[in-house]
Amino acid sequence: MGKRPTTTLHFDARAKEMLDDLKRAGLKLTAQREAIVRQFASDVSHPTAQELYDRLRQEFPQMSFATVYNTLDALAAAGLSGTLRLGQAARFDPNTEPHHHAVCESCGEIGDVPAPSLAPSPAAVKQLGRAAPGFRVRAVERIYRGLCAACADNDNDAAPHGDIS
Amino acid sequence: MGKRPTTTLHFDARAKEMLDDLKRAGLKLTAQREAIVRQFASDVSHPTAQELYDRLRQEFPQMSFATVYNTLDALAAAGLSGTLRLGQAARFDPNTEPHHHAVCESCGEIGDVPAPSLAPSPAAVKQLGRAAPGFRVRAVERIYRGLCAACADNDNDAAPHGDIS
DNA sequence: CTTGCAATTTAGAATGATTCTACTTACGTT
DNA sequence: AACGTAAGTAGAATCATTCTAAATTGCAAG
Repeated sequence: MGKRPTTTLHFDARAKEMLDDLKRAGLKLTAQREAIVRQFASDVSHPTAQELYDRLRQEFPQMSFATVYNTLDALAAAGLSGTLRLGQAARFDPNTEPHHHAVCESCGEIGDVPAPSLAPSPAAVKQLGRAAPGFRVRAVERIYRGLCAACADNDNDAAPHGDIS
Repeated sequence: MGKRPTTTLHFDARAKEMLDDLKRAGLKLTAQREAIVRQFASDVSHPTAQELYDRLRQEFPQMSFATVYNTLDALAAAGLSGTLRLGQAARFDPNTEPHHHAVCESCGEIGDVPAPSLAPSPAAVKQLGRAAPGFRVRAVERIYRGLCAACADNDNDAAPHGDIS
């Protein structure tokens, strides 16, 4: 009943990195943090704290909600997690590569869209300069809103050649 | 003690438009809605529901919080208000022209950045196509993160020529 | 102009997200 | 092994939002 080869057999490398980085940042290595980081490190679904907690609770029934928040805060402070605000609940993102997000307006699915950089383009800086003179841009975040492939297909099925009434 | 010439003397034209649009959408014209719309229509500060409520309560102590939400929902449904998610609380935006937002990471100020359109650029579509094939983009929302002019100035004052230690 | 009803408002309860508190536990150093 | 302190725990507190049931009212019809 020790390590169980359930989901990620090979002990996710990214999780190890994160734990090392936390340690390097002067934080203590605890069983809870290890569990949270393992659960989070390769999660592509942009989970909420609640979602992570629910999954974790199955393995560690004694884990506190506050610990999940504290650990996610620590990860964010260490630059190991990003935060997404789309609804009331914050969503966490272990992807530290520069990227944007695509949100399906039908099913809510959130996808990562890799970007070479979040630095503002010259054109963007120009436009900003007109609207907010003196504003010093650090990064530009984008949200692509639309329909994911699956939902777009459903739409087509429902109305293959325009509206049928 | 009827109409008081306090803030907006001339009975904001945008407010009238909004009320007309609500009526046109089949909604009833109530005193509360008029009050809320007047308060909201030309508000450039991206207020939260709480902030609007607090201001409205001074004039209309009997107004319910739920009414503020209901009215903002109605405005949003009618396309007369946008919603911004930057923190836990939703922020409402009466500006219906296509625009992005610039957020100061120091003081939290939010500015509008007019844009010709929210339609995705060909380059963006291409990038998206690689990351999420089949995704049908409708609009691209941008958040410029950085320092507003005032906060950038303060930074300069604090460390005029690099760090002094 | 009155009547009636459905839409709206209201106060407060309920729900969900997040933070805080006071106390206990245990990591990592000596 | 002992200690100091960071971290964990349960649960209360707080903020944002939605819901509910009852009272009110805009406005369409007569």
